[in-house]
Amino acid sequence: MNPASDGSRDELDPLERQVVDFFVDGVRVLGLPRSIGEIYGLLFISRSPLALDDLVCRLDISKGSASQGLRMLKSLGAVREANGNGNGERRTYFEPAVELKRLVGGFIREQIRPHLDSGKSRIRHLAETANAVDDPEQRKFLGERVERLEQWMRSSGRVLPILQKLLGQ
Amino acid sequence: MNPASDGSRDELDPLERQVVDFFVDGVRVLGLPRSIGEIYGLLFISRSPLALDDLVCRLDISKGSASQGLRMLKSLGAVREANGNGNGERRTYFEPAVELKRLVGGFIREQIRPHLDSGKSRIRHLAETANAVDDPEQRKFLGERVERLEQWMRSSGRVLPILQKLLGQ
DNA sequence: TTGATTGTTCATTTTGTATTGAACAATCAG
DNA sequence: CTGATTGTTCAATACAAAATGAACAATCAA
Repeated sequence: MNPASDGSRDELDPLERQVVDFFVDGVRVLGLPRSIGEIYGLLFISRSPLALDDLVCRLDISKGSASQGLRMLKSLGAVREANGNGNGERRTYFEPAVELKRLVGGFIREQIRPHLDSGKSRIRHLAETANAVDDPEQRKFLGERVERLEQWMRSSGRVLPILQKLLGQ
Repeated sequence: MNPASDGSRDELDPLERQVVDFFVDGVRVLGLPRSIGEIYGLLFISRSPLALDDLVCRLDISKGSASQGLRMLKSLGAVREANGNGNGERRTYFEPAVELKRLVGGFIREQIRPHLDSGKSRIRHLAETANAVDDPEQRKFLGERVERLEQWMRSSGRVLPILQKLLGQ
């Protein structure tokens, strides 16, 4: 059972701590909040699925953080509900998705694509503004820059699916 | 000349504003500070190189921000000193690097590689800890997870150079 | 229905990081 | 040398984003 008498604050053992810290660092690079790394990390190193309350106790985070963190991880496709334990249990348990392809795919879909798309529309607007400039020299220069941005966008758009494919194995 | 009477607060015109905002948004996705996007954006849309003081006035940011921002952009290979204007000028002017390949290369070198490397060494440490676990079942599970992390690292290491090459054009 | 359990929402608080700005080089002219 | 110009550093501050936690659903049992 839980070694803590009050049921909360069931601390991580050193190995779990290492793994959680590894993921905390990992998600920071991706610009995601620390709690996301903590939650995914603990799920990753746990042999059986965990429920929200487990995360709250083991990681010593609030229910709010755990709830929001799980929601984001679900939207990223990084965790899924475990279907195995249906013996009269009401709460839902989660397990991690461990295929890199899936993780990268979710990140691209949720975090990269939307920005790329909004970027493209901003550039379209920019192109119009640049075209309305009077001075021909200046207009030419701006046209070149806008064209450069469009190049960047095309390259990025081409590269993402390849990235995803390459990370599949 | 400068339309502002006191020499400071030389505001951006609407097109410059659009471009700067575009890059501010862009660098946020990359987890870089806003000022980096502002500085690079203004350089990107300026026909001639700008000095530190120009950035301070036009963007209305502090000298400290401009100095640190330029340093980071230099380390990323995203700006370079303009050599053209050596007519008795003491201050240094900067121009943007506009080749996507170079920008991505710098970002990978400065921001991604270091994390990948530290990640690899963390995993090595993790593997030792996992191997010291008594319970054979548990040790086997941990070994699988560690192996998974090593897979991820290998995939990432393989993909970065390809990414760089593909973005070259 | 009431009470117990599980999970969500969101206004407030906390925390981490970027920005500021004043003090400090460094370099040059006269 | 002094004074002017350009740029850097870093402790203090401001700000944005994350975490909290209490109030609020939602679901089920008895």
